[in-house]
Amino acid sequence: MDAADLKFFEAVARLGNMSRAAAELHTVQSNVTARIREFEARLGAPLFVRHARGVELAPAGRRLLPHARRVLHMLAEAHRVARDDGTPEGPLVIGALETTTALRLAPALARFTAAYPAVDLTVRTGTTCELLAQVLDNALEGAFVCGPVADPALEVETVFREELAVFSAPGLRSLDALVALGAGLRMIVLRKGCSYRQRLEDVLTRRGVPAPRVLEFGTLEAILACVAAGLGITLLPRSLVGAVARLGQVALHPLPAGEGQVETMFIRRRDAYRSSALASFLAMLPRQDDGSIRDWGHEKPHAPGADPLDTRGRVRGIRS
Amino acid sequence: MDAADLKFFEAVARLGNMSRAAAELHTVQSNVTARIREFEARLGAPLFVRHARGVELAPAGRRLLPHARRVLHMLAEAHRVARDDGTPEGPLVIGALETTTALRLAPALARFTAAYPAVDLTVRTGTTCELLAQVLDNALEGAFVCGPVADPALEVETVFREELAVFSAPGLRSLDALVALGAGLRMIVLRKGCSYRQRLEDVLTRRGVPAPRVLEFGTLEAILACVAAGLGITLLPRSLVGAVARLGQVALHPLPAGEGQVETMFIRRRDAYRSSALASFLAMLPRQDDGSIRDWGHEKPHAPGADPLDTRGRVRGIRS
DNA sequence: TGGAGCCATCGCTTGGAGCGATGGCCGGGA
DNA sequence: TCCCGGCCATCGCTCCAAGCGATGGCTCCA
Repeated sequence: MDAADLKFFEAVARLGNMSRAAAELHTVQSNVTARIREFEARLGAPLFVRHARGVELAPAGRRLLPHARRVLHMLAEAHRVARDDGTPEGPLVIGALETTTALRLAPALARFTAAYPAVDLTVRTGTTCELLAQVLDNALEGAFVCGPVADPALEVETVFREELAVFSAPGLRSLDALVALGAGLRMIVLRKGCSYRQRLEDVLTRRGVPAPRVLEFGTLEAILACVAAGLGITLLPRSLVGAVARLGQVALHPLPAGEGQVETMFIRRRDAYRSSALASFLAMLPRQDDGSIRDWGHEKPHAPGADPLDTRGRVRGIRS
Repeated sequence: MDAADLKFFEAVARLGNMSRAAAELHTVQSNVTARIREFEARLGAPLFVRHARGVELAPAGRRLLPHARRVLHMLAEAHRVARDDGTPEGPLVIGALETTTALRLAPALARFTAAYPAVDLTVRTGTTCELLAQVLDNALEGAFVCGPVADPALEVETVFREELAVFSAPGLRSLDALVALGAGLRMIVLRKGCSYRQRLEDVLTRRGVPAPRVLEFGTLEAILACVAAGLGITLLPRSLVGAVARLGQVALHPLPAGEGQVETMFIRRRDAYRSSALASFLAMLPRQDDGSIRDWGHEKPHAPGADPLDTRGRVRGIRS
């Protein structure tokens, strides 16, 4: 049982084809065939069943595959661990919600890339569900997701608390006015699995409104544009209006304390290696050490009235 | 990064000496030296610092070692998984408390080895603490320990409930009489880390007796012999008297319900492979599906009066 | 029925793992 | 102080098996 054997095995299993695996492994087909057969002989069990259009996993191969993947991943990890002398460098791939990226990460990212140019940072956005799966699959070193998360394999740390608000066209003066629209409401969401979608449904349900129809857009800008145009409502972090351009064209309806709080957690696999690059990235995040939300994601939070959101709320007099 | 490299590395790190590692790996010293140097070159960091009396781990090596061990373990596991087609065979190494082995496992072991002769079963006995460490270290596939156990890396399942009792020389008629002895008491325990020891201390403390001195013996037989000889008292599962030979020579003092209950749990690493051998072993265990203890570990529990323990308790009239 | 797309097999080449011998270094004991 | 023992590094050599290219055989599908 050799690492190279497992690499050959994994490639063949994934591609279902020895010839293609040979190409991927930069070798020739006869070599792949020979090594797989040799491997099977040493193992004492066939890993593949051969047929005219390629190969298929045999029972033993099906059992082996997940273990092979884990071993290969851990080998790569061991390599990185040995090289990692504490100075952040190399690739760092993390995930985040679209809103978190826009709201909290953007300034940190700029500072981080400036401070650690040797790190190749990648931020992949997705829904909580997608990111969770990718972290568990070791495709991401960690991710910022919408809590709560309860998986014993994951280390979970609350890093931000957001206050959510319902966004609507400017003409609507209060949440109650929205509720009065009833079935005429439309929810505008970022993606299918977006965690805010369920939240919004809950908010409406609690107010006696049945789950409305859904519009889906790919970017926050598009969503806010549609909200401004009166196509529907959305639920987003309240402080987001400070970070996007649609200010003044949407109305914001805060939610009561219990309903509108959402926590952003950073999750990572407990058993995965915590690279120096990741450690330094997390160290650079702006933390909120108490539960209250004083900083709404802007650089100068203590100037009263400077927060466009706060002003807006008061001027319009919108309170739910 | 090859599995063979890691095996060489691990052996050298463990033995602190390339020549001895060469002997263990059935090769020559020059070969070990060359491969380690080659490995370091590929890695780009020195793994060892050489000195006159051998080698020592360098920082990179210290970081790599635990990962190397994990990878090597997982490789071996992958091998077993691929071979394991569902018919129990090969080595099965589990741990258990001495008392659990004597009391619960012995009959199951006999049946198991008869039913699955292809399995090489090893039962290592130790204290809860020792067994826990060995399970976490992957030295055991699982172990029967004294609960409660709270480690997120472990899967815990309650398999037996025992009723504990204090054992003393026959002359002592009740727990209160024992307590009256005060500082003259001696605890006889199986091993230093034995989980019953703390229990017994608690029992005595609650009755106002300070922690007495301790005698330690290697076998249950020796302990009961000493108890019979009046050297001291011990705390053991009540049903144990049915399984050992000292019957009639010791007095048994049951404990009140809250104090005398102890649960035996089977623990195993969540992330470890659950072999067919282990699965079939666990399936063969006599389960107690409700909390009450009807079966005291004997094969015919429902014959009243046939239980020597029960008889004994009544004849002697010992009740705490 | 022929061809495309597979995998298996064979003979050949060659890189590198492993071997044995030797050298150099260091520390402890005479 | 010197020598010896124990250790790692290096070198030249052998040889195995990984890898290559060519070929053959099989099974679908057009």
